[in-house]
Order: sequence, then C-alpha cells, then structure tokens
Amino acid sequence: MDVSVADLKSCNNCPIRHRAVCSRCEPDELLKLEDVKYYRSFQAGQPLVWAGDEMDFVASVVSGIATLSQTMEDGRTQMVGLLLPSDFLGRPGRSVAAYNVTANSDLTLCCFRRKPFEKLLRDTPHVSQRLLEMTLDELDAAREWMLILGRKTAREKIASFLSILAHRESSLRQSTPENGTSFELPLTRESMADYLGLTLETVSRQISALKRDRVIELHGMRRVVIPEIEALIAESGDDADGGMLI
Amino acid sequence: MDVSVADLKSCNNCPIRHRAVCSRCEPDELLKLEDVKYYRSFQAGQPLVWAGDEMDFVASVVSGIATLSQTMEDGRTQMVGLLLPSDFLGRPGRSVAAYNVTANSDLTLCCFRRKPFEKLLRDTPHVSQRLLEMTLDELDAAREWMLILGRKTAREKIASFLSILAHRESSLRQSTPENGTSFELPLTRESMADYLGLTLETVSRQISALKRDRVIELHGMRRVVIPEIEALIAESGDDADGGMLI
DNA sequence: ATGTGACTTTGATCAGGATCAATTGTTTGG
DNA sequence: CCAAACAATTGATCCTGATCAAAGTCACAT
Repeated sequence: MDVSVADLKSCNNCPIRHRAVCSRCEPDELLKLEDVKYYRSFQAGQPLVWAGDEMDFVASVVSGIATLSQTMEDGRTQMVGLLLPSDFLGRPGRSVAAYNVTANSDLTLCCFRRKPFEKLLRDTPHVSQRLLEMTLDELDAAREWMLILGRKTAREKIASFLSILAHRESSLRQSTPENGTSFELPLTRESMADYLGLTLETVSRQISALKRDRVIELHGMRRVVIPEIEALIAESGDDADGGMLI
Repeated sequence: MDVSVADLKSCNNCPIRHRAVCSRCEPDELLKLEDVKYYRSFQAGQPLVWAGDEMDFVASVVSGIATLSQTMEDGRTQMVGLLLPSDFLGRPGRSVAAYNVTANSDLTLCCFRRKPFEKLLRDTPHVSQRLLEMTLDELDAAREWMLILGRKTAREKIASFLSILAHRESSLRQSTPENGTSFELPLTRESMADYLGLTLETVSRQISALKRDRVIELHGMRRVVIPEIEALIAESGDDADGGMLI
C-alpha cells in the first residue's frame, strides 16, 4: 500500500481522494487545493510534532499510521487519536499543536499551508462540510474510546481493540467481518498499551490469554487471525458489535 | 440562572446567544432559525433520549445540565459528554441517538427540527462554521478526558474534575481561577463516578481525602471552596493547568 | 554466524480501587 | 415533626492490573 511521492502530483489518482477532507470538491476547488498542497514523508517512529510546537500546516494522511498522544510530566502517556489514511491532522484556527504526533509507520502526508487552507474553508462549503462530518465521526470514535478506557476490563479492552481492527480490515473489502478474518497489528504492545490505558505487560498477557482460549490465533507476533468473529465480539463486552469506531 | 420559556420568544434576549451554534448568525439568518425552533423543558433526573431512539430534532442547551452516557449490558455506565448552557445536542445527518441523554438538573432546550436545520446548515455558512468550531472544541475536551480516564489515579481524577469546574466557574466571571474560588458541584457522587470511570465510593473517599488534606473545603455536600488553586492543580497531575476542557 | 538492540513474553509480588455491607446525613411530602 | 427515599460516608476485604525482574524472540548489520 506504499505510495511514492511521484505518483501524487495530481489529485486525480490520489488513493484517499474519496474519503479525505477534499472528497466533496469539484474540479475547480481541487485546483485551488493543489496550489497550497505539498507532500511530506516520515519514517516509522519519527516524532512529527510536539505539543506546543508551532504548526503552520494541516494535512491528510495519505498512507501509513500516525498517532496523537498526551504525556504527563512523569512520563505516563495516553494515546488520544489514531490517524489512518484519509484522516485529517491539525486544527484550522489553531497554530499551536495540542498533542504529540508520531509516525507509527512510514507515513506520507498531503499538507496544506494553514492560512490558505483556512481561507478555502471559508470560501468552499464542500471542504468545510466534509471536515465537519469527519470531525463528528472522530468525536463519536473518541466517545466509544472513553467507554473502553473508563469501564472495560483489560481483556475487554484488548478484545474491543482487535474487533475494531477486524471491522476496519473487512470494511476495506466493503464487507462485514467474517470468520477467518486476519490482519496485521499496526501497533507495538507498548503503543497498544498507550491506546488502551494499560501497561505493555498486561497487553501481552491478555493477548496470550485470548490465544490460549482460542479466541484468536497468532501467526508470528503481528498477524492475528479471528476464527470466530462473534466469539471475539462477545469478549469485548459490547452487545451488538464492538463499535465501528474507525 | 433559571430562564422561563416565556422570556424566550425572540432570539434577541437569549442568554446563550453569544456562544451557541447560532452565535454568528446575521439577523436574517436568525429569522430562519426562529421558524423551526421551539423550547422544551425537562425535570432534573429525567431521561431525555435513549441510545437507539429516533431523534427528530437537534438542540442548544439554554439552561441546566445534560449528560451523554453509554451503558453496557451489565449496567456499567460511562459518561461521554457533559452539556452545559450553549452546548449543542444531536448530530446533523443522523436521526438515531447514539447515546443516552439525561437531564442532570432542570433543563431547557432550544430545539430545531432536524430536516430544516440540516438545510440551514447547507445554506448558511455561519451556522456550519460555528458548529465545526464547537465540534472541534468538544473533540479537544474528549481527548483531555481520555487522558484522565486512561492514565490518572483516582485522586488525580477528582482533582482534575474539580479544577475544571473551578476554571469554568471563574471563566463565567471572565477571569482566571483564583484562591478562594467556590462553586456548586453540578453532579451527584454517582454521576461524578460515571464521568471519571470510578465507583461512587471511591469518589466519596477521595473527596474526603482532599478535604482532610486541606486541598479543598466542603460547605454542605455540594459547595466546594478552593483555598489555593495551585495546590489543587498540583494534585491533578497536570503541569500547567488542568486542561480547560469546558 | 554473531552480536546488538528493540520488542515480547512470563513470573512474582504489590497496591489501588472495586465490591460488599452498614451507617449516617439530607430532602421531601404527608 | 416524622417517615421514607435518596445521597453520602466509612469500614473490611478482595481482585485486577501495575510494578519489578528476568529471559526469550526477532530483525538486521557487521
């Protein structure tokens, strides 16, 4: 799924064209966007912005995974956002980053200079409407996440996270999760811990426990197979299906 | 701070006029809003909507406090939103409520029928721009809240919550929190527990502990006095000041 | 192949908060 | 003024997940 920068001169064959903040744009609006856009790439693990930094751009994630996180003085870290391809980074109207942003894999961003983008936001309703929609989706995801953080047990947290990933995996194929679905874990144990408000040891133990109980299979350390999606959802503590956060 | 429905026929003397979703509207836009608006009042404790219900309106909170919460089958509850006067309830483009909404005090809403409001959103940029801004603020608040839920100790959670309230209290007076600030707790111990991902017993114990340690004073069960705001913030685990969520 | 460093697993112990249970305090309405 | 319902406090005990520690696995460069 790697996308080389060379492929991206034009928006026409952009892989996130149909979901990103620009998805509703008419051809003439796209032209205005192209004027202020540029691509940047980052290596896995690289910090992108620190909370408090000046940030003179906003961006769409083109490929790879970025995370937003907050850190307390003593080092405790909580992830507060997971940015996947087509997700939007930055806040119009604010020039100072509120969170640490890290490239969790090799990452390509489609950046827009902030000032011109803000003008566009005022002038082209298709952009601001899409951004509103995306922000509302993110808010829903954040609220689902709050239930996970505040009320779920460690096992339920892991099962919820895995069923979110399974759901997203199958939604890429425009289907619903089915038995035998498999995917790569996009995060290390430590990042999962920061996502779920756990320690990395607890994450590891609970993954081992789910494996022992035959709820999941592990092939290598990263590839997960879900033999029975219903069983996983049952472990997540959700009645229907573990929230379609992402 | 009670507002009788009779006072509100016109938007001109509306108490939330300057902060609500309508705050950027021109007089002619306000007229369109007035066409589709109506007021509803609820008593303290009354459930307003259940997750899954049809919801044919969106609304601004005029006075009182409403909460959004999610419940698991076994009854575990997590509050995911706290709606204060001027906050917006409901999601344009979605007719089914995603959360339980409860009136936590006597409550007055300024409701808009959903369909006409959505049309307005498309036609009047001032409304959609303001809604985007409010949604981004809510997302920031949700992310601050995620740090509290995922990584803070019970004592830090209570201290964070109290310093948020202190901050909001003094922001009503357009100042920063100062020593001797006092305010009423707007929630019961149980609601605080649902907010913070704790049990009501732990909430009670930690409030008692903060009182014992002279970080706060309690006058009656609900009125809190903060003798030294810095001391409270230090207990919250935040470096600067415990997040200006609300 | 060997070593290095990052990542992961597993074990032993501890502590913070949950749970269960009993009182006490506060409103409300008769 | 008292009963009843609700809200809050406090105590005793238990258990989940954190912490401290060690060893195992993997990818990769030399």
